[in-house]
Amino acid sequence: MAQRFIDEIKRTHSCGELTAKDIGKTVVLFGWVHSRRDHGKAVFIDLRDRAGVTQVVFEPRFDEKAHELAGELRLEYVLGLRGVVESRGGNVNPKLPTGEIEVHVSELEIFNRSEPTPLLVEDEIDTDEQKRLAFRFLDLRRPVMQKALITRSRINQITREHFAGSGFLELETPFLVKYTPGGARNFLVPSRMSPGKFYALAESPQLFKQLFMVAGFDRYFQIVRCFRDEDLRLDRQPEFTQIDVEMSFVTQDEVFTAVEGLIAKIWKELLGVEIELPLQRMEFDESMRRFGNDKPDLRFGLEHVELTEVVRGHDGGGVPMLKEAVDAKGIVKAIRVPKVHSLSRKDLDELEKDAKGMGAKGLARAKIGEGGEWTQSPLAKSITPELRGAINAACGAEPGDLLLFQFGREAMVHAVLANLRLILGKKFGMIPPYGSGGQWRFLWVVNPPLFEFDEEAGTWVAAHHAFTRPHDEDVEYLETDPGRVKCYRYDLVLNGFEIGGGSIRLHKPDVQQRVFKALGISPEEAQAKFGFLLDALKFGAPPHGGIALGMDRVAMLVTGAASLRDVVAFPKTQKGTDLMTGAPGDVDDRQLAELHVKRSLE
RNA sequence: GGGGUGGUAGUUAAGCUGGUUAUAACGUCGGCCUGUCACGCCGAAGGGCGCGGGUUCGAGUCCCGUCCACCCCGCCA
Repeated sequence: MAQRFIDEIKRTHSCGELTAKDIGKTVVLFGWVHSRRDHGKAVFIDLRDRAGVTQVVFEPRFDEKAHELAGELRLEYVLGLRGVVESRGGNVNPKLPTGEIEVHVSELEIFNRSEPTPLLVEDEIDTDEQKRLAFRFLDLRRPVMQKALITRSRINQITREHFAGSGFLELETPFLVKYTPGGARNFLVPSRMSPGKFYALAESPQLFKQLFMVAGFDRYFQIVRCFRDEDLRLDRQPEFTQIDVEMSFVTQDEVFTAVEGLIAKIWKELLGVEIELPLQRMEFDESMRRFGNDKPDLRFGLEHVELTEVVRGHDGGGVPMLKEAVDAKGIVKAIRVPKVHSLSRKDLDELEKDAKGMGAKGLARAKIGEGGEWTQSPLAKSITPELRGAINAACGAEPGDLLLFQFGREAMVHAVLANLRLILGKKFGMIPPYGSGGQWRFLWVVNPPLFEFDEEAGTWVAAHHAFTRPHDEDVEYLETDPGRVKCYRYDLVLNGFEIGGGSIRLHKPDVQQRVFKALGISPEEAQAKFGFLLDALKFGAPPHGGIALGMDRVAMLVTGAASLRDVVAFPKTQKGTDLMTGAPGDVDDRQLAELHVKRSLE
């Protein structure tokens, strides 16, 4: 049997589009009850769909049956209705785009009723995230979430327009791949047809997109899901989406240009913001020196001050801890907190606790006195006036300022001070709020070292993937001084988030062999692990390079979302579970037997 | 693996230094209401405080353990 609405009466408008120009029209709206105001003889309902909210009114004089039924309406009931668009006269609601009009309802159908919802479908409700995730289908009804996902959809569309419009092919790569070592932990998928063997879920299409270049496709892009079995953060989900790009016969600058064009379009269309191109660039070394990491948030200062040479020049300046640090090839750095930002003893104790949580031994500090002397400092007694003066000068310290020090292993000092800088920036309110203008600080971080020294293993390891092209002028140091070799690797950073990264690839087999050698990887081992790519390089691989953008992170920043979870329709919790479906879940023994897998849990 | 924050009616929260029947708002239920848009008014139901131990005459309130969520370090580009 045909139902009156849907089958016979079709929707004419969304709930977000009716304005004064539609007055007099008979319209059909479908949507959810967003709120109700029942005055007995007049019932006002705000009807919501993804386009917006429209006030509809039920009165006996419009239709008695509809008015009677309207008394039963509750939040989140799903309705179909027909009525006439009328002016609100003197009762305009300026908060709504549709606030000039209302619909006087002559016919109503309740498609479905709703139990009281476990969370309110409203933007400003600060609901426990546990509940939001468990009832994600309701959470996703909230207008902010709908806007976020609509924005995300637009980013995908703009990406396709941008790349397809400049000669890129959208090609797909497999998710079920062979495990290759290095990088992130992979999710593993047991093979039914190959007993005892496993696929890995691709952590990125990296090797495949390079093979596309070898195959001659020249310019490739893909909006692709990637999988990494690593711990989650607010900007990390185990499955996430990359805008993956690879190009042949290009320089680093040409890769940048392709990406910058996309970034500019996204910001222009979705935020109305003109991004000035080309984007700022910074050497990796400079980023480490000034900010202690390779993804600096440039929206505020509190930069690190490098003091290692100063301290060494004074041979520790009478402070045993400083002397030990520089003698052991450690570094010394400080952050100057200007006088205007006061930190209580309690604040400092908390900061010290944070620092210790990140591997610091403590948090030495010094308050600068009127004559440049140090107070409230464990270093004050032993330090020589000469070193103290030199440090003050290096930091540009004024009376009333506070210096916070770290010294010791370089990696530790950087990690601690980089995080301390962020903590202080937030604490002092130095980070501009979303939407305040001038807050989009993009940055290319370029030319990092090809290798980093693994102190535990006592060997050089690839800082990135092992197919990154070293700078030509550094190739001669591959064997003699690996730490000095820089490479064509680049990260795109926005406001402290890494939103993209890539490299120009090594396409020459001989240099590749030398890189493997420097990494202590034998030819046999290399062949076993990356054989198919090495083979490919032998058969006329073009020079190529590319980048991958973290699409979810871009969406998060564009929408001003507080977490990646707010731009992912169905995200995982920090433990990687799905509170709505219960994934990961149990499977029965027969399924496992078929896969030749046994549980080792009790 | 480690550090931190939180878990109280359907929802969001309050509950100070442990003390009679655990508060409020929204929602829900019943009644009234023709201009509301945080509608209003009258009335009602609804939880025993994540879970398990313990201390105590007495525990949301203190202690221990545990689970879950979130933030961070490690890990991850």
